Amino acid sequence: MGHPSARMVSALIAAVHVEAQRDYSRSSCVATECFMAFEKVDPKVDFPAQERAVLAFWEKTQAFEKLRTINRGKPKWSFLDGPITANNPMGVHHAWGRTYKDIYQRYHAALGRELRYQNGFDCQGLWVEVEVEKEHGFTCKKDIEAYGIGKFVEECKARACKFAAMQSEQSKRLGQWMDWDNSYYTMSDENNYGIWAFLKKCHEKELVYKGVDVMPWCPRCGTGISQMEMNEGYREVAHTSVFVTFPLLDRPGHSLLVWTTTPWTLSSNVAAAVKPDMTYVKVKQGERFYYVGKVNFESSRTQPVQAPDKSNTPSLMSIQAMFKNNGAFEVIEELRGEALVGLTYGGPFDDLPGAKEAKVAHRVIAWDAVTESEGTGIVHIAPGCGAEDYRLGKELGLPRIAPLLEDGRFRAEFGFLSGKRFDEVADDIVVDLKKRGLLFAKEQYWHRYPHCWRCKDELVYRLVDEWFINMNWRDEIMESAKGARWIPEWGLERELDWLKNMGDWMISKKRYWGLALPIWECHQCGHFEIIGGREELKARAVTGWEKFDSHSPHRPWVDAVTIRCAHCGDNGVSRVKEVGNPWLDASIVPFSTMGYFSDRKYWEQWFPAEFVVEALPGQFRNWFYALLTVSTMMVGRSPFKVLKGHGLVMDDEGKPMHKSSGNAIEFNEAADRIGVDVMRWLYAATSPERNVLFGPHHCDEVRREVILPWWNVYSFFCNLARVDDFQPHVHTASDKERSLLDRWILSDLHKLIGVANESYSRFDVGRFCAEAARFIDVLSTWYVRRSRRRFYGDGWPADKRAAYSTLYEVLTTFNRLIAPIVPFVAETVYQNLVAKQGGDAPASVHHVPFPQADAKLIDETLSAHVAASIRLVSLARSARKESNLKIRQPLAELVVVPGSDAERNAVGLFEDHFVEELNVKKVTIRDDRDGLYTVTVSPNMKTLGPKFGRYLAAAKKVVEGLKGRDLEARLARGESVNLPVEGTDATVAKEDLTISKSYGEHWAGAADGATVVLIDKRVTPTLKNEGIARDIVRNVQNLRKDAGLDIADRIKLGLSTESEILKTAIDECKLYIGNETLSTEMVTGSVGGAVGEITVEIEPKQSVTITIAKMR
RNA sequence: GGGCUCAUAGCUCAGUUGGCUAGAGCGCGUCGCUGAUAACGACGAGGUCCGAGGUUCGAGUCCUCGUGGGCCCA
Repeated sequence: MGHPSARMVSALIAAVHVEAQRDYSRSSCVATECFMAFEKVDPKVDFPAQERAVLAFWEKTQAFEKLRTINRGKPKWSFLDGPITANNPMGVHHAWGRTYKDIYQRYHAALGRELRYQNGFDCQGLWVEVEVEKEHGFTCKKDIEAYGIGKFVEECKARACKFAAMQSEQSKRLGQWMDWDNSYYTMSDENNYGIWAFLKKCHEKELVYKGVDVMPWCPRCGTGISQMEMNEGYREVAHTSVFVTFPLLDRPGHSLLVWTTTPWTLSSNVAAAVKPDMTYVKVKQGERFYYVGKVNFESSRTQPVQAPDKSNTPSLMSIQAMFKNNGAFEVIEELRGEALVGLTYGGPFDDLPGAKEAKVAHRVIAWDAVTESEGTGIVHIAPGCGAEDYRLGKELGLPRIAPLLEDGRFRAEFGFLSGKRFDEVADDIVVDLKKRGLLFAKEQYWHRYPHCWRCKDELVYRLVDEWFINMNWRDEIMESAKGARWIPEWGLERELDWLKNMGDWMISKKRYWGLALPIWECHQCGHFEIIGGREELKARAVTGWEKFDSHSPHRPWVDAVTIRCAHCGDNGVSRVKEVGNPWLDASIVPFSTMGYFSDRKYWEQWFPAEFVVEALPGQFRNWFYALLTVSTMMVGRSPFKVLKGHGLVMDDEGKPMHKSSGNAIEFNEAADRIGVDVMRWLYAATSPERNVLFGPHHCDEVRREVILPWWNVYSFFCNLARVDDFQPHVHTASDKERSLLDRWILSDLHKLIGVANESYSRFDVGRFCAEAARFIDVLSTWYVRRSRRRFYGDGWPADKRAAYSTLYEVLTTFNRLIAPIVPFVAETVYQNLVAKQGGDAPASVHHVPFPQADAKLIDETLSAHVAASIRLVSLARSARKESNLKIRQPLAELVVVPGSDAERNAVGLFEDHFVEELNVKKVTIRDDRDGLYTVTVSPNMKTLGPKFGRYLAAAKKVVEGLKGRDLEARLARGESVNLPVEGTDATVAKEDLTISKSYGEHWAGAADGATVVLIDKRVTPTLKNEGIARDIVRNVQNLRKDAGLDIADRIKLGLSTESEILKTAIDECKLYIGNETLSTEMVTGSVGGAVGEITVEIEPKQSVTITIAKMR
């Protein structure tokens, strides 16, 4: 951890004061008057601390509000925020989507568009209820009702507000610029009444109906459990499973053999299912005949799961073995399932009054889902007690028996079972079946069974009344979906697939905290109405309005209002008790929050939204679906033009983050530790379609590869500019004064500007991030490194002006390109580089228009030349490495055999750079390879062996005789070459031969493709002395640095040595050493008042003692 | 069972409309450089681009069929 950059923080605070005093009404400030020196930049920064300073700066200067003022009245860009669930603090995973939201909003603001900046909070629903219940230790609905629904609902509201406030603060910390005082809350009256209007519209088209569904139900909590909740609650338990006989009515003595793990559902049996194309057997035992699936009958059976104490798991008997236990048996017939279809049978509990309805229906039906791998191959069907049974029953029009009350006890019509809980009747049923001769076998069966994730009670499937929206108009919704652009494109396909297959939308939930469904149902005649808004309710209210009047439209207050039945005139019609599906809450938003119900003109300006972006998993059937559905009903079109989806945030190891597995990272913790710019870049740079891994390692990588190099270039520039008193408006350069490198980096910059605009406007910021990272790298390791010295001289010669103004231009422009992604570091850089320099500079980098590329500055040829020179230098470094001579040792000559025209030109254009980078005296181009190197060829026996067999020895001889660059070139092109070996015409290719170049004893070389570079290895005495001088310089520089001297400080240098070799070298290179080390005076021996001293061995046994003193 | 999606170096990932001698970073090894850089650079090792077919002058890329992971639906 670095130290806080106190200097930078105080600079920002100073900027806050300057900014606060600035009078915007008279902003024409003359450059020279306002000019201030650049702040010194500490290369070591505490980024989180710096970010907090930037936040304070924005707050003080009202930077966000100012941006809105700047863009007010300009063309609009409408963003629609998908509400975040206001139920917990944010985790880092929330930051991905929110980063995108902020990035694209900032970009469009920088293009001069007016935005709404409205954030949303999702407030209503079971998740909030659960948390409030936990706080109170409630375990079931009765607890809530005893506590008081009113108080409970108020607490839910309060919880949503509390976390909305916390999330707002966290989002600010993330850098999101939003109109935080104007966030929408799905629990608002406006939003709830909006849904009322939507539902009324559905009702006018006769799409709302009361239906039944079978759903997982927790008897203790008295509520249905959603699929997602159910997934969390599977546990491994043992149940009594039974094999039961269903006697066939028209074949006395014949029975179906049926199996179930939930004996209580036998009470509600309606049918028995077989698979028509499966093979069944008829088994004779004594005087009785049984039908059972052939494979089921023969196969051995195993427990799906083991008991926690494994030895306690009874093994399962095959069905065949069960017969064997009962005595002799015989398989007398094989038949296909379809032969059984249509037969009628006597149900197991036909005598119970509750099962009356089923009695007439018992028959064998066909069902493809029946399997050979489980049970008997004949499946007991109880449409009132199982999800699949229900669907099948619905399809075939079977009766549905619902035996259980809300608390899981049998209804009164179920005789000896009445009043008992479903999970305590297994033994009673076994006894009863046995008594009546219907029980064939029973066993303990271990399996995974759903439990309530809150109270751990076993769940049952229960038939419940719910409210639905008929989706027979799905084609219209599909048309709406097609009207939008989906990123990724397959999103549309996925959504259409969902729309095609979805069932009717169940919009009710038997809970407390949520949208009060505006359905008033008459208990006298069954007529129901949907109220479309508050005014309508007021007009229709018969009683209870006073009790409700001052409250939000929530339970329990709205429940007090009764209306008169329009059908039968009853005056006591009250609201149904259910609350609404929370996705309704989130999907009316394009209407409620954009003023559809209150200010239609405003709404028309902002609808549909240009852009929405949310996490992909789940939303196809949640928010995306609900949005499309509601909007299609309201106005017949999609509420967004572009939808972008992104993946999930995983931990460092690629595992999903869960609070329970302890790998979730809290947002605050991450922001404090790594800073949000790093986080934002990480998210922005990731391919949205795949999941991103978030962890220390990946964050470090971003900081090290992107943020730090950028910061280093910036601090390099600033600290020099400060010393030199660089003034951007004064020290300018004409195009002609710019060097090749200047023109190249500007060209590259403008290409990047093009990429930036393209990527941002296509919502593909990841592509820009990749290019931007490459640009930072090339700027830092090539442009700056190669241009360094141009900044060091005195005065303001043209080349220095060119270097300064070019780098200034690059820094300030690039800074604007990345500002939407890393708003904090960009602001810091901008404040120092631009805002402080006065002129008409906007107060914040986020007020500056986004750069646009200037095609005139783009020079592709130049780029190719630079690329070629980079390649040549890299190759030459490789050659230097071959030479075993360190780069500080100057060498006489670099020879280049260019592989392309670009390389040939590059040598001419950038000779100086080659000389400096490689520390050679000159660069020579050679086209003729003769005499530069020889090629030797040796055979690869491993591959030649199989090719030449017994001629191998001869082949080897031929190969060793081969030589020449011609062969090398042909093989390099991928050609195969015929070897003149008698008795065979096999050919050889590259992999068959080892080809090595040798460059002669004075030369070190390296080659790549057609390009060859060579370096003269001979060190003459003059070169040797220069090498020594350079070593000394380096040591002096280190000493200066260690002594804490400033770059520009002049010194007095003392060099003391006994070595003749060193003495000579120092003597010869005195001028060089003095210049490089800013020594105004050089003495032999030590200097007085030394601030640094060191003795170093420059060559083996040749030491020098260096002392330095600061001048003046 | 159906739909979508992914599979490239030990790890994390790029690879645009088919033109590739398949790249980067991390990690590893060696060397070098350093008055912008608590850094950096060069070099090296490391790949049957999941498999099998096909289209094509040419396939990591397009098509078909598999295998394995993820998500969703049933």
